[in-house]
Amino acid sequence: MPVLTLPPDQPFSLDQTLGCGQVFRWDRDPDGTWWGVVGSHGIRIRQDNRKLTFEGASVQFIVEYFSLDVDLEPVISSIDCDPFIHAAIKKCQGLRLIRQPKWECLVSYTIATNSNIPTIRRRIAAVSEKFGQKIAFKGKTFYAFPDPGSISCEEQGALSCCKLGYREPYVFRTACAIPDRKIWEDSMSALPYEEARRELMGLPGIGPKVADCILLFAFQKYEAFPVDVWIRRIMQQHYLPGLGTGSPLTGRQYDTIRCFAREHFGEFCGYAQEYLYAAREG
DNA sequence: TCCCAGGCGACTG
DNA sequence: CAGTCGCATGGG
Repeated sequence: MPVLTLPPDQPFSLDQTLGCGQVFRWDRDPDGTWWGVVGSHGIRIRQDNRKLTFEGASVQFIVEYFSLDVDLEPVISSIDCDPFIHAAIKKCQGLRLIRQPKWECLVSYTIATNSNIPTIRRRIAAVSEKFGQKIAFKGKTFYAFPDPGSISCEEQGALSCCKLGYREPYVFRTACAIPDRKIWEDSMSALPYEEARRELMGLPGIGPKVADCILLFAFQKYEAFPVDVWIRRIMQQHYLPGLGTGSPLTGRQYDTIRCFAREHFGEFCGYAQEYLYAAREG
């Protein structure tokens, strides 16, 4: 069984990283072992202090997926610029942003709108079971997340069993708009943040918030700062009290928060966002 | 039963 | 343009 020993100067918490809500396809055993599916891999992994023990993927795959090649200390130092974020960082020590599969991340956050995390997890599992390839691993059954063609080649109604609600046509139309996953991923990866953002927002069901999630979680655009209802609440209470706590977030308010965060936390404000989100109350 | 959730697009003024 | 509202679904 492959073992990876983390250097003492590289903070990492498997529980924080997999449990903070950035990914939806991992489950934790009571004994601390995590089971998940990434791409075509079923993976089992656990952490004992500085030691990671895993099966189902290579060392290189694990290092890249969990961003263990990122020197986290300078990133944390750069965002650690006020008492509130400081407390969040302390509470969630070892949290790293995962490098998520891009197409799966796009669909996941498209069907996450106006939903809670248990519901999102159920929807993604349903899409995978319906359209994805079966993976047998250690006596368990997983399903790979389907490529766009596996969805667009079906009738649109095939998605209805996944209970995506009004998001169903968004997923189907986006799958049709991206005939080749790899070509799309490579061309998007080549774009800078603002351009990639405009590109994503041209797809159905992808607005500012979903685009920022995809850019942060799948394209490593650390200057992205997704603003959901939780982040909005935190930013209003602790950073922008003048914004007013009125109901739905307008586009202008979104940009105010996003630009403030970019200025205040700096080029890795996306990391700050994830610590704030993970440390949220409720 | 009600309000809420990792919001968006269509529709107004 | 900027603000308002309907939306499917499930959790608490």
